[in-house]
Amino acid sequence: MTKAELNQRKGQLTRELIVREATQLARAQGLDALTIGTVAAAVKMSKSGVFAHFGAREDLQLAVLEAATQEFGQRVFHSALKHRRGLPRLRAILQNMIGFYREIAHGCIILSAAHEFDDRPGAVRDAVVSYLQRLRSELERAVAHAFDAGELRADCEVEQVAFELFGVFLVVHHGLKTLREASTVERGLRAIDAILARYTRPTDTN
Amino acid sequence: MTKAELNQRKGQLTRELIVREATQLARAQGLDALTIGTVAAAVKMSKSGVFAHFGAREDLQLAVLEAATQEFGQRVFHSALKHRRGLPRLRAILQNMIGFYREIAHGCIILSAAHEFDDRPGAVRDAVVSYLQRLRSELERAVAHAFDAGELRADCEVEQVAFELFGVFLVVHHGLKTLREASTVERGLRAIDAILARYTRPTDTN
Amino acid sequence: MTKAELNQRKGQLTRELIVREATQLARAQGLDALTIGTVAAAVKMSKSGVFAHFGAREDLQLAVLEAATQEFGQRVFHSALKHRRGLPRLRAILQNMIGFYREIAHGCIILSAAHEFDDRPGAVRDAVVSYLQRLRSELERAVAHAFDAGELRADCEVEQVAFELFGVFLVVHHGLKTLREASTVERGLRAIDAILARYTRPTDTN
Amino acid sequence: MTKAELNQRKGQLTRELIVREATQLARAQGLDALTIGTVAAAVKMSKSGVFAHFGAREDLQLAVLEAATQEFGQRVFHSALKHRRGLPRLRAILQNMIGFYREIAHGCIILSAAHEFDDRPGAVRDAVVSYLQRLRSELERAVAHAFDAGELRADCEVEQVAFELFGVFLVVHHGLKTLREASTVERGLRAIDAILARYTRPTDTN
DNA sequence: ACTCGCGGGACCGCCCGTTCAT
DNA sequence: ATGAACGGGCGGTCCCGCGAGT
Repeated sequence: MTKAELNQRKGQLTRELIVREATQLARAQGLDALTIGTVAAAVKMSKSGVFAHFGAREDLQLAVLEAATQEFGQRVFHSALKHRRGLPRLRAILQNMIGFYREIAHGCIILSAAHEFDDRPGAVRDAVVSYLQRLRSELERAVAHAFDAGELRADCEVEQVAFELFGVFLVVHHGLKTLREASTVERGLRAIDAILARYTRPTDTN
Repeated sequence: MTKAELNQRKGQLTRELIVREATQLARAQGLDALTIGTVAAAVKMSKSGVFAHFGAREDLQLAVLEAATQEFGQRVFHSALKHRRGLPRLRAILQNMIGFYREIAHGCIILSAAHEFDDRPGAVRDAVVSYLQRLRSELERAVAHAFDAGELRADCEVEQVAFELFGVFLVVHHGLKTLREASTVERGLRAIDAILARYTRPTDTN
Repeated sequence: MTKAELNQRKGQLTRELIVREATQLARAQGLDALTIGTVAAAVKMSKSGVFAHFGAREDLQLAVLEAATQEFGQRVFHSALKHRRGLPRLRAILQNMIGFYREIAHGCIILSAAHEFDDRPGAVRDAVVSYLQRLRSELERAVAHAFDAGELRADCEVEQVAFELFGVFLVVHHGLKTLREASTVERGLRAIDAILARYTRPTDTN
Repeated sequence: MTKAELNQRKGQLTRELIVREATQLARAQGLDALTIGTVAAAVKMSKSGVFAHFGAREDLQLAVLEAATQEFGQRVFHSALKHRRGLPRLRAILQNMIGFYREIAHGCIILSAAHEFDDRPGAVRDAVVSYLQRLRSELERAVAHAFDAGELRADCEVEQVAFELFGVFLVVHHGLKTLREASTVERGLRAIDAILARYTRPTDTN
């Protein structure tokens, strides 16, 4: 029926609005500060109205987490696809990451959630880990492309390079969001250069 | 007076016991899972008994934070003093860090707190930032010693090296506590080698 | 909408029930013995159920205060409107006051609150003072009617007469509720007569 | 023993200090705001130190109540003894009352307690009632002296006069402490005049 | 099917009066 | 006269479920 469809459509929209607003909140205060009441107030609905869309607080958290992950993937990985496979795309990803971290108001929800939930087994932790692994494997893939293209030294290991680059993700986020040091962006870029310089073939110019 | 002294002593001991137990809890579930009731149950005291020792929940959190920082300093930096200044001590610090992270049951309280409180202004956040800065400046000092001893390349910048090494702290902790990947320790050690190799004088054997 | 209306109606009813019950409690033990828990027990609801209707303990107290004031106004002033303006109505008010004080179980909430809060600045004190001033100005109005009708001596001052009559309010309440002397009603009536006799025109018989 | 005596003496002094400080507090916030902790803080002692002097919070309240009553008796009744029995002394008492009420910082502890405890059976209420009755009988005595001296009309009843005068006590205190109207003192004096004028023999000049 | 208001129950940080050993 | 500890209670907030409306 048209009526039912319309209702569903409206519900969908409301749900998205809620997630959007909740994401803001989560960024500002962490995932487990996402109380039903707070979110309800933020979207100016009744608590039960919010609640009904998710069935449980945990599902709300999961929805926010997923939205945050999607945004990150979009801004950092997807938008780097326009660069050529290999080093260019890898560099783009790393720079996107720094740019993203610099722009977002408060902090990365996924990294925050990783700490908040790293010892609280449950659906949220599972999701966080899975998202982070996906993230890292995306990074590994980009490194692998460079390796396959012969842009990296033959003796280097793809996972190790990704591991070290991931460390830059973390230390940049830390410097920006926790320590709030202005030098962080600059240092992050130089750290990327240092790592890539070490692993690229000496003949390369890049 | 013996009496008064004994009483004070007893209070001190109890307080330490509480902090110790609370530290366990905080490691397992984060600093703001430290509720008075939970801690009281853990030490098998009444809530008011616990509360009386701190006066406010926040002070309990601060006490735990400080204790955790002290332990970290002890295990990672202080116990590296037995090595010669310069590269040996720097290596010891980095290895201690990895060893410490591998041993502690759940995770680093300071790093967790950094995320939990990075957007909640207040005494806790201030303390966290101050501790982290101290930690990083200790690291810089160790790098500086190596630099002053001529063990590092003349063109490298101390703060940048410390920044990159700090990234290893973060990614190792992340790998161990969030992702729980067995390869983390190995990769961490190799990352350290890679960074140091890049910055030490080519003539060095280290 | 019928639905929303019904729900709202139900909430309204519950709220009124709570206020009614709380009024009893406040009369018996004073306004600041109105704890959420006590009231909840009295109406056999959960604390949060009660709390939700008011948002803060202070608002509950204000609601009770207002209800008490309304009842007082109804019983003492409004029900005297059926008498002719001037002395008859004034006498009715004073007698209603005595009758009201004699009937209510424990005491006048407003007068109690006046003492409980006379040095605790805040919304409650403000409300109490405002209600008391309204009460006194009602009394003044009744006196003024008598004065305007020429029933009082030309040299008497309306505010002064009301002031003295208000003293009778207080001493009657005091005698009934604190001292619990049976003679209070009788003495109160005679005090009223004495005051009015002094201020009415000598030619009057009243 | 001298030592024991000294200790007792010292204890007595401390107790008095506590009562003095507690009286201030009680005047400002009412008798049942007298918590052990608050009083202890005010006299800069430990809670148990304060507690030990009274054995129960209620006894502290009783002590404060008695002290307040004594002071009232002193300032209002005793210091009126220097006037001649009869109307002069009675007037002195009434004026002392107004003066006392005007001077004390916050309000009369006894009157406050009367409201706070008028429906809480127990030692405090009993004491309050007893003190108030004593106060009123003192007032009656002063009226009786005037009556016996032939200064009052033969047809007036001593208790009734005292009752009405007591109403002035109440309304003056009310005007000063609750309503905080500057006109109160003036109106109180005029009310006294009005009452006495009505009851004194017409031949009297006073 | 979706949304809502009401209400419950658990728990929070905090503070109370009190006891006990010293 | 003290400090440690207790049990109980405070106001307040949480997440969640029920029942009823559109």
